[in-house]
Amino acid sequence: MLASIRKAVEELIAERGSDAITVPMVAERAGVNHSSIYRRWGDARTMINDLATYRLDPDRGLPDTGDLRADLAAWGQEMVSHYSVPVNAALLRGGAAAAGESESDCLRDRRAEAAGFAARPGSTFTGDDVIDHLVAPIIYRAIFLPWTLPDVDPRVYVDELCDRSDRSD
Amino acid sequence: MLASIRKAVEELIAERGSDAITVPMVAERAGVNHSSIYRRWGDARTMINDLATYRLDPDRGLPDTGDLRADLAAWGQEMVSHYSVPVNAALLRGGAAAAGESESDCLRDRRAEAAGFAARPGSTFTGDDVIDHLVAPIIYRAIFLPWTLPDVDPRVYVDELCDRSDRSD
DNA sequence: CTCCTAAGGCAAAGGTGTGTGCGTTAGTAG
DNA sequence: CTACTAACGCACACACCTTTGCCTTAGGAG
Repeated sequence: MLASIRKAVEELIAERGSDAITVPMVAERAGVNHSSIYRRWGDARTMINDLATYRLDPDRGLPDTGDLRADLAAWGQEMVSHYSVPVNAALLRGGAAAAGESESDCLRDRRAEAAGFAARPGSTFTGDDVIDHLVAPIIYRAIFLPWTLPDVDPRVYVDELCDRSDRSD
Repeated sequence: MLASIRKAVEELIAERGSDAITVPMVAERAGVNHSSIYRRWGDARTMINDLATYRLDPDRGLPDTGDLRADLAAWGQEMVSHYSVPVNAALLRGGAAAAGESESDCLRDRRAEAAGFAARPGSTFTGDDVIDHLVAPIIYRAIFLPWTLPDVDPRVYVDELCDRSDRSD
């Protein structure tokens, strides 16, 4: 039951994006009555956000081996792998559409984590530098060029982030 | 008439995003009958995309002074200025939501232009490098951190793009 | 075994967006 | 001045999503 609904939501998100989903659509594909879904979640957006445990867990712990470059690369690779799954990429696009003035966007956790890396000993960069040089290229590709994402090697970005002449004060 | 509709669409896009817009909404705010809108455009998405002369014109011509760095910086600054306007940023988010497998995304022109810069004499980078180091940070901020966009100085990105040790073969 | 509760299916009602036929008006050509 | 065309408003019909009341069923407690 719940499994069939989850499957239907995943399929529809991957097919049509997270915005073009309606409750009756999910209900029909899952083989359940739409009233069951309305009772359980109230509306489509709530349902999607609830079934979307796909988001990276903010409490998952970050790599910390003492090797800053390796840790950053592992962190980047985690993002690449995560958004290589079509459902997660579609969900990210939904988050992009909802982003705006407020900072309640789906990537706030990533920004905090970037700042955390920048605060480690041996860092020659700021949190914003991590965003610009490591997060942005990955997210950009995940949203607009998803088929190029598996080819990304975060280590290249990390090396460029660490080795760049630090003219930016 | 058309001006009032355009104004209504811009306001609503800035307020609620490009996805939560319906024809009756626009009609009421513009003080016109919804049937006029349906006749003119057919549906909301077509209307928005048509009124979106907001998109950077692909035929606008690119800066070409012979100074590659200056040209790239001017090109980047053009994007920054463009997406500093809330309506254009909201439209970009709408495009992000619609992006996916197909390459019919709203940034394809930008990708082609990036490749154009990479093909100029004196270039030490590829089109993808331009995307990763110049376009991605700007677009990322435009979508998720719009309030940081006016602080961006594309020249910093351009310098880092050109000066990086070209380990990426 | 009986009762109770939770969950789901069914069906009807209400609300909203969408689409279209018809009359009216404005602007223009003859 | 008249005739024609194009654009707009009005009103209605349609379709879809949303919500709710009622019934049936499944599972556990007494």
